[in-house]
Amino acid sequence: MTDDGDGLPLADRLARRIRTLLISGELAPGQRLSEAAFSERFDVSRNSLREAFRLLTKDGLLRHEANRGVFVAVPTMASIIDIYRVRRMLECGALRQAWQQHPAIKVMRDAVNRAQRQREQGDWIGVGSANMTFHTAIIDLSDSVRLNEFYERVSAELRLCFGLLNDPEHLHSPFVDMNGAIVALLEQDKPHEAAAQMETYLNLAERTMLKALERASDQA
Amino acid sequence: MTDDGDGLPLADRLARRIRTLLISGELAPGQRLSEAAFSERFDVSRNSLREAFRLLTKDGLLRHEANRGVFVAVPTMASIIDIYRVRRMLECGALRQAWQQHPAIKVMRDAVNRAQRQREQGDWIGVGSANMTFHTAIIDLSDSVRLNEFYERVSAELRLCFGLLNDPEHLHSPFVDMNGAIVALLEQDKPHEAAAQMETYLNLAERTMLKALERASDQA
DNA sequence: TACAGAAATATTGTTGAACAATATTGACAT
DNA sequence: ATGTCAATATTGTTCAACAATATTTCTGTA
Repeated sequence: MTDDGDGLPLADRLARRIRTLLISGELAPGQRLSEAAFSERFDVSRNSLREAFRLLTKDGLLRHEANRGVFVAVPTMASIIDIYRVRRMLECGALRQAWQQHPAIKVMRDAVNRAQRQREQGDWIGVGSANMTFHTAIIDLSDSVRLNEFYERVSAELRLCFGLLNDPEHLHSPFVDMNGAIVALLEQDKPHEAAAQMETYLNLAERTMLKALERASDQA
Repeated sequence: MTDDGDGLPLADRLARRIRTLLISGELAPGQRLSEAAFSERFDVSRNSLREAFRLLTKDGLLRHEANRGVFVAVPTMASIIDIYRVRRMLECGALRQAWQQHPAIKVMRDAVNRAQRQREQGDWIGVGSANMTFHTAIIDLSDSVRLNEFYERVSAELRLCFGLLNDPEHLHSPFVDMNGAIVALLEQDKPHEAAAQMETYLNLAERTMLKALERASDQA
C-alpha cells in the first residue's frame, strides 16, 4: 500500500502527493501555490514542480493564471452542477446496461454491507470511503478504462468540494440505504430500475452539495 | 481562425501543435519522438517540450516509457473497443435526454445538410469534417463542459486510429444518411429512438474500424 | 562466422542558475 | 485617501550541467 510509484516520473509522483493534499483539504480553495515555496517543500526543482502543476491543472484541481501562478480551484455552483451532470451520465449509463453477473456487483454489495456496519459503529470516515468504493464499482460496470480514468478525475474534483462542508460525516450517511436498494435491484436483474433510483440519488446529493456551497459562501 | 493562443503557456501551445501533427497523421503510430529533435524543430527548450509531452501523454496520444522516451500511441483492438464504449455512453446518453428545443440540434441539422452537399461534390474531407461537427454537437446536448472536454480527448485518440485507414474518404460517407435520420428523430421529439439509432450507428462504425485495424496489422 | 561481454556513445531524468516579462508592493506627492 | 512611479518579487522560459539508464560499437573468443 506504500507504493510511492518509484518507476513513475517525478512529476507524476509529485502530482499524486499534491492531489492528496488537495482532496484532504490541507490546501484551501483559492489558495495560491507558490513555485518557490513548493519546490522547497518537496525538495524538487521548479521545473519538475511546474510539470506537476500542469498535470493537476488539466485535471481541474488547480487553476492557472498567466504570470500570476497557480491556485487551488474554487468550487462554484456551475462546477457542482456540471460534475453531477457527468455523474448522472456515467453512473446511470453504467447501471442501465449492467449485466447481472458482472463481478463489480459483488464489490458494490460488499461496499454496502461494510458501510452499514461502519455506520452502526459511527465510523463516518469508513462510511465515506465505502461509499466511494461503491460508486467506483458502478463505473467498473461499464468495463472502460477511459471512463474509469475520467470518473476518477471528476471524483477528485468533487472531493475538493467536500472540503467546504462543515459536517461531512453526515453527508454520506443517508445514502447508505439507497446504495443498498440500488445493488439489490441489480441483483434482481432490474438495471433500468437501478439507474432510475441512482438518478434520484444523484439529484438529491446534488441539491445537498449546492445547499452546502450556499451556506459556505454566506459565511464568507 | 489563426488563433495561436498567445495568452496560453508555451507548453499548451506546443501540445496543440503536436496534437495537430498527430491527428493529421504526420507522425506515425509507434514512432519515437526525440526530445532533442523536437525542441530543435519547434525552437523551444527541452523543459518546455517535456511539459507538452506530458500533457499529450495524459491525453492518451503519446505513450511514455521510462528512460526510453515518448512514442506515438499505437491503436489496438482494445483501445478501439474502449473508445466506442465511451462514445456509446456519451453520445447515446446525450441523445436520450435531449430537449427538442436545444440549440445544438440546429447545429446537427446544418452539419447533415452540409455533409450531403459535400458528398455530392465528392468533397470527402468536407464530409469528414461535417461528421465531426455533428458528433460534437451531440455531446453539446448534454450541456457539460467536462463531458465536452473528455469527448474531445477521446475524439483525438480516435482520429489517430483513422490514420491506419487506407481509404478514409469512404469511412464517413455511408453514415451521412444515418446522421440525417438521427437528427430527424430529435426534431420529432423522439430522443429515445434517436439514441437507439445512434447505438446501431456506433456498433457499425466500431466494426468498420476494427476490420480496418485488422487489415492494417495484416499488412504490417 | 557467430556471439557474449565490455567499452563508448547517446538519450532521458532532474537540477540549478540565469534573465526577460509581468505583477505586486511600497514610497511619495498631491 | 488617491494616483504615480520606482523597487521588489514572481512567473515564463532558456541553457548548461550531470547522473542514470539505453543503445550502439567494438572486441576477443569459441
